[in-house]
Amino acid sequence: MKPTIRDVASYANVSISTVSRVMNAPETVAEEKRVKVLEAIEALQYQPNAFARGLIYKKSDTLGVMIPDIENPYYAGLIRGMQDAAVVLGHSLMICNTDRDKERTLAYVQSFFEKQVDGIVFASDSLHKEYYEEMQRLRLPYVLASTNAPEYEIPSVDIDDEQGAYEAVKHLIDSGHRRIGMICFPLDKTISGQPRYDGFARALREAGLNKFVSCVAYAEHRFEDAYEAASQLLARHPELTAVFAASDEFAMGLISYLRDRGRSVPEHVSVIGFDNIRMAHMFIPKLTTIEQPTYDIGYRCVCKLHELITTGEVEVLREKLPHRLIIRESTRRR
Amino acid sequence: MKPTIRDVASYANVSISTVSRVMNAPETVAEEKRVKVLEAIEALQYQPNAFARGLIYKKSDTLGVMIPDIENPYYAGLIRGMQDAAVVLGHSLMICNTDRDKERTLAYVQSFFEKQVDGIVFASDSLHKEYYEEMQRLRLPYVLASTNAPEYEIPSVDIDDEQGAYEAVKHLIDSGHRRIGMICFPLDKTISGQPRYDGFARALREAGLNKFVSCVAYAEHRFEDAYEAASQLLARHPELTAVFAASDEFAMGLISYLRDRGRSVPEHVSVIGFDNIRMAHMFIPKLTTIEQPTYDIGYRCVCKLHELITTGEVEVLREKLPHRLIIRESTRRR
DNA sequence: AGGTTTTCTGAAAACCTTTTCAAATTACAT
DNA sequence: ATGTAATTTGAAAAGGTTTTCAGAAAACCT
Repeated sequence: MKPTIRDVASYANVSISTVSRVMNAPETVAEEKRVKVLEAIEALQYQPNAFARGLIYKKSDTLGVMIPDIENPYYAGLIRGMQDAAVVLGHSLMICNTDRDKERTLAYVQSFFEKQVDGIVFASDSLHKEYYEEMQRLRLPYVLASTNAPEYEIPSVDIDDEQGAYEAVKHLIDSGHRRIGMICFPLDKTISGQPRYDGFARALREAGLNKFVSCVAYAEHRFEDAYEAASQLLARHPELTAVFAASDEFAMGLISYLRDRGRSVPEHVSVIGFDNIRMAHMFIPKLTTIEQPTYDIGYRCVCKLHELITTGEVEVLREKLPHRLIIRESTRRR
Repeated sequence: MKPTIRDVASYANVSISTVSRVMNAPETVAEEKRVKVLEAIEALQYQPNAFARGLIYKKSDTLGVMIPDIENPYYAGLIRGMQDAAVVLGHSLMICNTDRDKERTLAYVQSFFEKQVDGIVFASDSLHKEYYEEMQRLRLPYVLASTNAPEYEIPSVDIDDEQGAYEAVKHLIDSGHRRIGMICFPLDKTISGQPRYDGFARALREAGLNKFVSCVAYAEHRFEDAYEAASQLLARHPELTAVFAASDEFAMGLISYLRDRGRSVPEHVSVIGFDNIRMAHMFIPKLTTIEQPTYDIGYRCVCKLHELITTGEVEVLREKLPHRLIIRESTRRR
């Protein structure tokens, strides 16, 4: 049986209060007893029971994390950043994979609540009304990572997607391209959908390329969807010399499609992605893309959640981190 | 303040014992009171406190998971499998990223222990002596995923790496290749190191290709290491027509190197990988590889840990799951 | 030495549940 | 109606810790 504070106390011939004090406020106990207790702890390999402490402190030092699709490499950096922040702030992370399924997400929230997590971070997925209402009901602190909620006052950290998309397309235009298409997320995706399309359209309009704002094909999240979308886009608009893919995975699907049709990148078509996932520089050709600071987003959003938990509020509600254009091999001057 | 069982009891005009019974053994309480209690629970949105229950049941229904490198896509499938198994068995997962750092790993073990996890799964990383001893000391149940411990009696689930590697190289030989090299993990990696090399060597010897068993370059885990290793291997052995890469990421590093040297795959050199990570079929060329059933490994190892926790032992100690050769585009007949 | 602070210590309450045990109530049999 | 068995209920203990409070011991001052 695991030793308890009682065992330590009797081993050291003191009361349990003294043992507790040695661990939580050592300066208040006399030198002599303190070393006896320390010895007893060492001898018995005592470790305090987290349930008992949780009962008193009413917190678990654990944070719940909702990941929409753990297989998507985009989340790797995010998780790593969260981990590191969690370590320095003394939290543990409980990660779960929602598959973007509402019921499943709600079930996890429920489970997190019962396990008394101190807070939750929702990554990437839109904050659906159901989620919002459930979180209100449970009164659990939470933040949004890599997404935000325009309609509610929820702390979030992400990038300026509209501006990022704008810069991506601007890069294409500055490189001499005029006939530009896009592979886009469904517009109801709060973050990756509408804003990235808006950035695309703004860059085109600014350059007087209005007729191309409708050169868009839609894909859900995965490589295969993008491959399919690419086939539709190129069938409708064979004249395109450049395409903005709303994610690196889309870019890879697109490039694979082009390759299968005997057209090469960047010789025939320039492709720019979004995210800069790790694979972006391993792919052939290496992907030109907009880098999201995923590590920092993860790191910051855990800090923010911590802030929310400890102080009850956050300094800045919607935090935007800087993105960056990375020029590699999948785009070229025309 | 969160409602407690007391609040429910007084709301329903019964004792707390009755409320508890309604939740844990409803058939023992009279219909009439039962509905009153249920109404009270609903009205107050009561949820039992996991700390208090943990104190009594001495378990948290939480499993700790050690992942060496969360950014490595290999682990994505593994985690997904674990998640799914955890859900059906009523567990939650606490995932952490060890960076293969011993101190960090030990610190996490410590933290898991304090949080009273019911068991731990170590993924992939070798079970170092320090880990083994610490786990003995803490007397926590644990299993190994995608690795095993030849020297200790620890439950594990993985594949037959030696045989997988053998089949990979056999495929190269059967396709007419004779001059075959390998990019290998350091041999002290219990699983990905020595056994995959042994499979490589066995296939070569069996085909009378003894002189090539030393055509090996070593890389740590990442793409960049493999790129570097490729340059060494090809510098020493420019005559190679095929290479067995001990992981898909190695294969990608190797192919990138070849591409940068103007040699293409599979036209000039055939490359076979190992793992079948998701990226393997997105890469250009699509990777021929040995598929590891990562999802199943994850799933099974959580089941196994559950078995170990509940019964105190496991049916089969070292479980091997089937692998499979997947032929795609990175290899061709010679 | 006597009184007053200060330092140190232990008993007990609190945190929230489950479960045992005994008491109270009901149902049943004669 | 009476005794017995079965059902239902609540009081209290247990689980392991932190913390308050009061008392004991030590230190200080005059």
